[in-house]
Amino acid sequence: MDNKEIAALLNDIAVYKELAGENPFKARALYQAARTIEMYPDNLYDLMKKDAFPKIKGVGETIQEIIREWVMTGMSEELEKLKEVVPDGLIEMLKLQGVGPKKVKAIHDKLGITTIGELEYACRENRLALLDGFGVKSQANILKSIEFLKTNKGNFLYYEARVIVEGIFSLLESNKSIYKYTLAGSLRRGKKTVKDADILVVPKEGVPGEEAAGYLKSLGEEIIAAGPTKLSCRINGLQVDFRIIEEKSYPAAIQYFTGSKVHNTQLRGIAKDMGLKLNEYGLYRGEDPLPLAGEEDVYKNLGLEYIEPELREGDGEIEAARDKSLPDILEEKDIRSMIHVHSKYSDGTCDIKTLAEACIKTGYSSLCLSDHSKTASYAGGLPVKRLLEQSEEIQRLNEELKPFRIFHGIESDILSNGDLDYPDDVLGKLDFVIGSVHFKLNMEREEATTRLLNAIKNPFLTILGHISGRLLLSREGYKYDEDAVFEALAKHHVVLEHNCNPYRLDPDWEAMKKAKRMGIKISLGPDAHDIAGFDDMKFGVMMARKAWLSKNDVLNTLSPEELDGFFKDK
DNA sequence: GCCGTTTTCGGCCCGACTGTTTTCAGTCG
Repeated sequence: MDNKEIAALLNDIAVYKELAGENPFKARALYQAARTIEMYPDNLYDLMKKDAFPKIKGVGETIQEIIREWVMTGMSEELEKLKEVVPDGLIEMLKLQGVGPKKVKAIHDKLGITTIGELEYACRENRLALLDGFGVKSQANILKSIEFLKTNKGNFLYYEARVIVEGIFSLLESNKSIYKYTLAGSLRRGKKTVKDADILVVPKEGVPGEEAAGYLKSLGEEIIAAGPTKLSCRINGLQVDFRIIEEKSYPAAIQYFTGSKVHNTQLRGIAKDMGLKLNEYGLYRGEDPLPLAGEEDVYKNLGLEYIEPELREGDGEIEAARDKSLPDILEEKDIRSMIHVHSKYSDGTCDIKTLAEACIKTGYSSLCLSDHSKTASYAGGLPVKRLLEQSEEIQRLNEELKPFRIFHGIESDILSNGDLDYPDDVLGKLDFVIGSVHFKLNMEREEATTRLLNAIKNPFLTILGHISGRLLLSREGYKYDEDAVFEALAKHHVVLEHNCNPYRLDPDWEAMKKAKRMGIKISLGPDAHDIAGFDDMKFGVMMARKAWLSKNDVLNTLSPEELDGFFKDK
């Protein structure tokens, strides 16, 4: 059990309390406590078991008691009681646009509705419109939102949303009423999936805001909300929130609309403590705005180091910025090796030389090639004979392409029992081994954990590949005991891969951040099957930045000589 | 539900927009 699970419990209780109509500040306190506990460095489950629960700001007697009960008995009476009053279906209803706890409660209390399905039916029968506080418009909006939720759950992959946004930018570029525009929100922070895109727009001098707003409105296939400074619409299915701002409030606005909400809340709290007020228009002492040349000045004026957008998740970055202890986070230019690439030998589309030359052209100094192993027959996995042929070709190329270096590895299937896919004498001939689970993805947590632990114990394993097997928004990964697996990685000096494919981005940045704390090295793996796949490295760098990783934490930043040493030491 | 040396009770971040209302509550970010 880990802190994440305790946090999830407190979050659940908070949601149920909101829906039960309790004092919203109680729910807020629980949310706050959940967040603090999630980022707490030590395992609070174990500490509670030992009756050594530490003093944590925001976690008082009542919440400690909830945790104690849950740790000792595996349940929470508080939550059970709430569940009796609040049906599960109501939680789902909160996902509907324009529907919050108060409205859900009204829908439930007055119409006896407990699921989204029933709500949809009630809307079609026009019963919602007759309810106090609701009307024809809210009924129509709720129906629309149910429809939307049913089709794509309202989520987009980071890169899908980026493609839509780039399309919008090319339109804004050529519009005469717009002076500048920029990306904010969760996309700027580099979240792996997003619900919307936030775009700031500054109209040209002398152009009234309404004119720019009118143009932006014409881009939407559906308008969700439209005012003089804010426009929400749907473009190619993605919700896009435009904010029309004046140039003078740009520094405060870009900070404000980049978020996250939690980050901004903390920031405004600091401003308040200093006798200042922070909003999207500026930083004020009384009525007087402090001069801000850029976003950096917002932080500077609050006594903080500049915080990169990827770090603004309310996960300790503000405390670190105050102590001047923020890490020097990874940049794309730090990457020197392309690790986890497939060639024509298995299911890639390029020959090895083409891949190597593309790496050289990009400025990389080495390529770590890893085709599929023999069990992955569907992907052209290599029998031993082919593997040895490949080895010869790589030796030839290494002579030819000096000082560039190709390392010969394999992406070995991790078999059901945790064994790797070749005997030791074959594995021993390779420079490195990535172990990945490709089949039997539906194991129970315990079995999956044992499988991973066995693989990690194998002295030939260098890197553990796409750890959970998940595909974002389409396939949930299998569950495993993260603490146990990470402890084993640290103990056996096995590198944890962050798979950079935008459909995977596996594991999450939160897990990588924890891995770093435990002394585990991270390898960014584009899992490329052609040269275009090299581009996915940028998603990995983005996630590494979110995880607070520095150059020293990432295998891909090593020179060929250093990598050679690293593989040999293993 | 939590917190505090200006507080042990009364606050808890802030503003825009919508829809249902005759002045504002609820939602959102």
